Amino acid sequence: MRKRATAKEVAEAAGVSKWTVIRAFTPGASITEASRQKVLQAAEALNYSPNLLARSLATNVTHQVAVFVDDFANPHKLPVLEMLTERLQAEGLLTVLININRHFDHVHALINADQRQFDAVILFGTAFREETLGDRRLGPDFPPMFVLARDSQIPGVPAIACNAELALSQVVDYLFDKGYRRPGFMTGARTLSTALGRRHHYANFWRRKGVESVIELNADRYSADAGAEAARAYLSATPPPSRVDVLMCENDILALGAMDTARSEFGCRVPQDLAVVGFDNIELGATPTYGLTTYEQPTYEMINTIVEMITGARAVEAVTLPGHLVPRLSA
Amino acid sequence: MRKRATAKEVAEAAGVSKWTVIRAFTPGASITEASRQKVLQAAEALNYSPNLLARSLATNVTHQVAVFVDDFANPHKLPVLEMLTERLQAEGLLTVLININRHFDHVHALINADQRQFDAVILFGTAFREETLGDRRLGPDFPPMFVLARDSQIPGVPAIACNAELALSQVVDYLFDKGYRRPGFMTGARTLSTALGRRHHYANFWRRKGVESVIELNADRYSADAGAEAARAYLSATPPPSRVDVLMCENDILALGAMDTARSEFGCRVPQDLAVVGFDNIELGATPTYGLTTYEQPTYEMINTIVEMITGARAVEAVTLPGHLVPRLSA
DNA sequence: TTGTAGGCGTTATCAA
DNA sequence: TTGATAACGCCTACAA
Repeated sequence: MRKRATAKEVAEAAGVSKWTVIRAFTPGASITEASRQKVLQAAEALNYSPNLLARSLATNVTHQVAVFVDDFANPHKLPVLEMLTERLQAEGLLTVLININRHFDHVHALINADQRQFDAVILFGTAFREETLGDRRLGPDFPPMFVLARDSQIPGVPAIACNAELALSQVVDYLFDKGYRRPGFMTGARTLSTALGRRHHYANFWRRKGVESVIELNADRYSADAGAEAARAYLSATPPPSRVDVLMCENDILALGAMDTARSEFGCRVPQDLAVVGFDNIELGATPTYGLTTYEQPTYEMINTIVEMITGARAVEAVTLPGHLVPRLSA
Repeated sequence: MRKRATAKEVAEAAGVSKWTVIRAFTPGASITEASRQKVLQAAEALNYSPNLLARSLATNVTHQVAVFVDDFANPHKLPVLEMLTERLQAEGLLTVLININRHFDHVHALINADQRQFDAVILFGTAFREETLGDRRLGPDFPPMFVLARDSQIPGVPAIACNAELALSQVVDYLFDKGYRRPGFMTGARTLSTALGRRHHYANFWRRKGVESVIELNADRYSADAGAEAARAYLSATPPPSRVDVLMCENDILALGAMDTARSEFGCRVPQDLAVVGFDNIELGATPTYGLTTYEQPTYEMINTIVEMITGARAVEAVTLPGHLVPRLSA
């Protein structure tokens, strides 16, 4: 197994010192065009390119960003990952996708991110409580962290997210104008602060409209299955006259599951018997089958904001951005 | 900004040499329990952990695997990515997710993977023609490459995929037994060899059943939208009596789009007027709304096979694995 | 078991 | 502009 050519080898082949080779590969270094060409030719012949590992060790910059994800059931993650990787790559940054699960938890992943000297860590839709760290400290040498599409409970770790208060006020205004008066809300994971936040704002704005009670349904995770199950439990326990007239779900995938069950198992017409609202605007919600009314987060703006913070083009601070309502037929 | 503690600093604090520190962090190194404890205490106090970058430079092993993806429209990618990252992480390998697009092509990504010394490169659902490399060589020092869930056109790069011939024979047997006789096939991207392969086998097995003609529809990419559009074009150009009675789509997301359009825009009952079959078995296909008959690839086995090859637990060679038919109501 | 040299391939800095 | 010395933090190999 032949090894990669090194700057030293190229130097010998080109008859210069290895530092001249380095300069030929350093944009804006002072080197004559003659030496530069000599080096580039030798490099080409030896198939040389700089070893980024060694460079990172010397510069303390890896150009790698870790992205933590702990929920792969929501199809919405995929287009966001696409945008995120593309935007990062445009800045010369690669994405290390880290699957947070019970075998590989946040602490484990954070230590790893530290040891590998990632330039930044993005908690995408994930968050952990500070206590989880135990007595382990995240030193000042630690990669900067950001929370994407969630609020942050960790002091010093800014969240870049959709403005939930604005979002839910828009949703409730819309629903109220449409004439709905008996609202329900389905959460995915009961403990998540984002869930609590959305539910809280939802209930709050209904209250301002004079509607005091919001029925709460709980799915235990974020998937169509879980949404279906939660809807089934509610609908089979509640006779039609006392049912909610509009069900907002914490995200689209729950909403699709709920809508499926309501229609096929309980014969509900949507939106006449039960209106449904989601959150995220996933592709399948737009199909004529579902026609899901939903709320779209400003995904690109959020990603762009984080990337600018990572590259230093922008001050690091928590930011919430406005999204927009996507009205369709389901509500 | 304080820097990370180094082995040398820990050594001074513990009153040993830095090599002893290294040994304390090397499983199976010869070191007395006493020194070991001394070192670990000092390390704890200084919040030390080995710098993986430096280790990689010295050992030529990064424990990072690049995964190339060029199609984020198919929701099926997500559960596969979940499994893949989990399985890799279980082996101590991190996943670098690389978005192949027109701003960042295969060659670019491969050079990068080489420079960063990734332990392996997985082409997930992506492939490129060897000519794309131009005169650039992939030296023997280059990270081993694997093609996942696709066939490989590159000599020396093994494909680990579902057995397409078996899959389509099972599908056609099933459809024939159900009484269908006028088959259609919808491809996503016309140029892809996988598409050609599936279509080829599909047509082939129908021929063996005595059905000579398979109508071909073409979507220009893999998304519900594209599937809907292709279906729309076909259905509006073809009066009911001359339409196919069963439409197999190259993957589920196309199938869902096609089914939506057939039902809502052309009033087709599925499967009575038009039966639909997909490929992948994505979560939403299982909902009562779609009830999509589909074919499930042996995802876990494929992933496991690749990971074993990467870790050296298994000989490197092309492998095709059997999947299984998932019959539902749509066909 | 422990300490010592030398090397991994780059970058930073200074001298020529 | 170019060459040289030192450093990045670790590992391998060898000697004590």
